[in-house]
Amino acid sequence: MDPWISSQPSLSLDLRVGLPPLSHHHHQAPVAAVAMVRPKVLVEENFLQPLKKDPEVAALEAELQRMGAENRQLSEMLAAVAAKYEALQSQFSDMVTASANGGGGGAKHPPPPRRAAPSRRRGSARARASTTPPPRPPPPPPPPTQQAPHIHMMPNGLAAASFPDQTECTSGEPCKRIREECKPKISKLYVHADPSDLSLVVKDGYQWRKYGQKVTKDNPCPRAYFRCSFAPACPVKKKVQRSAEDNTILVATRNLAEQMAMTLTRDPSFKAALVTALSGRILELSPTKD
DNA sequence: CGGCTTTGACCAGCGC
DNA sequence: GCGCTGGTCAAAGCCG
Repeated sequence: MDPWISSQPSLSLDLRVGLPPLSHHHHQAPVAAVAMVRPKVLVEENFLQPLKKDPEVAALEAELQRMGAENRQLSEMLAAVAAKYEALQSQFSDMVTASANGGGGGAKHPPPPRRAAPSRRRGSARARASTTPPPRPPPPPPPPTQQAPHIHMMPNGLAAASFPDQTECTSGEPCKRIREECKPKISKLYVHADPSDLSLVVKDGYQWRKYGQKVTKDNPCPRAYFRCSFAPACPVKKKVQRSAEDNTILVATRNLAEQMAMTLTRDPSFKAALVTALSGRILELSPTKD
């Protein structure tokens, strides 16, 4: 709930856009619900009523009220989605745990990574690419805490597994390269897909541009390479390949995506810019706009 | 016309 | 050093 809106004096004009009625006729409504929904400061509304309002002000107040109601509705929807998400995540974690403990109790997905060791990855700098500046290095990842993947459900029904340590960084192994390869935070996404659909497109909400496809040794299905097309300098990439065990499952390996998202959401200036852009867009789309 | 996909070529890391 | 392999480039073609 937007604290700014809730802190505003009551501007209730009894607009009920997309909301259930505020139960002025509360013959069946539970008392507690009525107490929660009914605005507290109706006196102020009466106080404002005798004033001759500027039509423009009235329109703005109406718009504000409408947006407040919409905000409330969206908040309720968000809460419901979040609750459902938590339940699904818990259920999925239980399934994964049971599958890992039981040693193949029939659960078919998500399949385990074929190899614990990472693919051979070389440095991003290419001799040929000397004309263009290299992408900014990723921010330092959090210290590795566990080897097991952290699997979580996505709101759109996808299953994701984060691998804080994609490589076997055993303690005491004096391998600088291995430590280098431990740096990128890679997450895996398992998507159920129609086997007849030959495209390797995973609708995960991001904007990708395919830049390559390759048949790899360990999988007869080709692997597609995507990079983020949201911004030209965005370093986020992903690989998508059908699972060798179950070709109805697409495995998307995403590099830096979560990190970038986290970095952005923690950036106050980004938040401010986002709020500005969104509020401007909302006003732009407002039906009461002249 | 701009953005995207396709696809063969190229490059570099790694194992032998 | 050589071959294999994964990752990337870039030209060509397609599409809205």
